[in-house]
Amino acid sequence: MSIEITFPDGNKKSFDAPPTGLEIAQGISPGLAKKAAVVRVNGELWDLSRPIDRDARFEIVTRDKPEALEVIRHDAAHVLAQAVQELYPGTQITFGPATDTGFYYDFARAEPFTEADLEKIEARMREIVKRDLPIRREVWPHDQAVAFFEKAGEKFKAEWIREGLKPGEELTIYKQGDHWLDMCLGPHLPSTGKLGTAFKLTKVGGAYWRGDANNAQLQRIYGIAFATEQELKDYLRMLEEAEKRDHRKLGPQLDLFHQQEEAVGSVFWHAKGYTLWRTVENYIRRRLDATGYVEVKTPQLIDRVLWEKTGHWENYRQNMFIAESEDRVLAVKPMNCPGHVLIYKQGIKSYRDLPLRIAEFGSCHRNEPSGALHGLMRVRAFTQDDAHIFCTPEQINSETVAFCDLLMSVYKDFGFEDVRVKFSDRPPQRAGSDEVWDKAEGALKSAIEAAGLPYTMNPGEGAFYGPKLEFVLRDAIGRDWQCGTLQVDFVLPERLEAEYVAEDNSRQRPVMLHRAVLGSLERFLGILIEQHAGAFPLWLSPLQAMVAPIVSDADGYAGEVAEALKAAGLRADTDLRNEKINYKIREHSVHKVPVIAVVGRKEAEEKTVTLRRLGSEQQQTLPLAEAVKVLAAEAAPPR
RNA sequence: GCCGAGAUAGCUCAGUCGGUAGAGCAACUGAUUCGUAAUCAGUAGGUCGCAGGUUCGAUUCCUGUUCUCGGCACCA
Repeated sequence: MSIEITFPDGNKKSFDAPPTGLEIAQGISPGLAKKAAVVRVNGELWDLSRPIDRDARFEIVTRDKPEALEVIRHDAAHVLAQAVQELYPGTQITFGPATDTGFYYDFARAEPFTEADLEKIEARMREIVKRDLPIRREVWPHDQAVAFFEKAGEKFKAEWIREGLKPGEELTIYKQGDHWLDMCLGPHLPSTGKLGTAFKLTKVGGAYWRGDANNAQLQRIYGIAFATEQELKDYLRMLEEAEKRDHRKLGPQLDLFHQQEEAVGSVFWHAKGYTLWRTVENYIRRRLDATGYVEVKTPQLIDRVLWEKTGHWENYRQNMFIAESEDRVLAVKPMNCPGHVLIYKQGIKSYRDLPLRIAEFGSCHRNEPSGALHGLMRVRAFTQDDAHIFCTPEQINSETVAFCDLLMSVYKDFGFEDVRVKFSDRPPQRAGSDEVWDKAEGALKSAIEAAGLPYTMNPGEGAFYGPKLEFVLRDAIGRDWQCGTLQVDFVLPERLEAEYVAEDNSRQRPVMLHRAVLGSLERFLGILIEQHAGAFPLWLSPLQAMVAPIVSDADGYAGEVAEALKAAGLRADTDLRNEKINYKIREHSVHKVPVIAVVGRKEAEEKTVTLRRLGSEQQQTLPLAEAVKVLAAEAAPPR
């Protein structure tokens, strides 16, 4: 039988017997064969050593390609598993995929792995790489695989095959050397030596079998892996950089906020941090004022009866804070929507009133699981830049487009240009009929298309009352943060019986769009701190200019300068301490003050100031009036 | 919530094989008036997370607990 191979450039070659990818590569050039990681056969990634038993489109995937990197990482997971089983006999293997930066593998073992174990395991991995064990693919029948893993004491693997695969189905086994194997879809590199050395084990953690908290707890070992040493180094440097920017460190260091045991999951905002907060809040308020929103404030405590109507009592009771008073059970509001519906329902609404955009800087409380709390990023008390747009079904499109415009422009003002959109559709547990969901998903889909933003699907991740768009922004060092959201809700207006009078005098249900740009103020400020590493742009900086005299003779003039800056709307202060100018410069630089205005005898005489910007050693001497004008213009918040 | 690790001065950390703790920085006081990233000297600061237990004696050993950190699960 003859096999015809078609190369990407259209050339064809015939073989008498099924050739392997490696043989074809060698036929082209030994150098190429060396660089090859896997091959693409009719669009599918195959092992280099797998005989190609059919006519096929064929392409060699070299080590430097993204698809190859995933194979490298997956190989690393298998080498990790082998190393662990060699070092710790009796440990059961489960699964270990590639991740965005490396790999992990989940193990079942009574003893916990320690940090010290990681070093040993990593050393053994390097040894296995050095052994350069051939990796071979085999196809096994279902029952043979079950029998094998059961005999080997691999209960998790056996269970997976028994319950996850059909009896007739063949499955693939990858052998690493003669003594170790794992069930795997592949593909893999031809031998462990091809993995290279650019990997590192990073942490141990818990994980649940099949990702379900009701199942056995496994131990997950994480690693990072790259195609080259340089990429590994770069990534480690990025991690270091991220650690330096950690808002949980910078927050207290820069005197922005702190957290403590007596108010777990809540934030004590200090004067500087709250200045940052107000700057952000006021900016958003101006943007909302300019785009047709009204701002309201709703009660913190609302009777459980309301939450029963909305469905929150049923769905989220265990995460709500409860208060009791005079035989009433009240819930601290976990969200603002019902309150906004109650405001909407005051008075009869006409179609002429729609769309009605009700906004609130809504303070909410949710009793998040203790293990979920994380600095400002996940708290129990937070404030959303929330709004609900009550509109007709026809208005969903235009409102979505307007919201996307607003959101993108706000993100840009904060220095985020790279924004991705995810579309989350119906979750397994939900309110409302399939018909309503069809309608809501359809409306949202056509709306986001009208907005012209590309999006990816996030199946089953919608809210219980409706599908949602999630807006994810990428920060300065490449991390992603979900912030904004837009959710279509046909359910809540129904449950709380909101209505409007249509043109034909009939009573209709409005659609409710839940939307937030920043998400939670707390979280967004945390992201801002990390984005800027605490060195905020001038308009956001809590303290914008520090006036530092060189000699005490200039103290009086320093006061004048600070007053002039404050009169122009800048946040300025003086540092009149009897310290050397070097000391003051250092201290205010460490505290990330964007502008230090130095005044000495010369400036006091000439009525000038010498400005020094954070991150630059350059000095600029300007007449006071001009300096004030320049700084005031620069410090103005975006409109 | 689950698995694992941790908690010593405001911060970063050292230390005590059981005999109530130490450094640097910060703070405070004094001297220094010095032109762009740390002036010098001195002082003060800790029921060693909290509660029990063992012990003549516990910051140290044991138990429980709270919180933090790393994962997982959760995230209206």
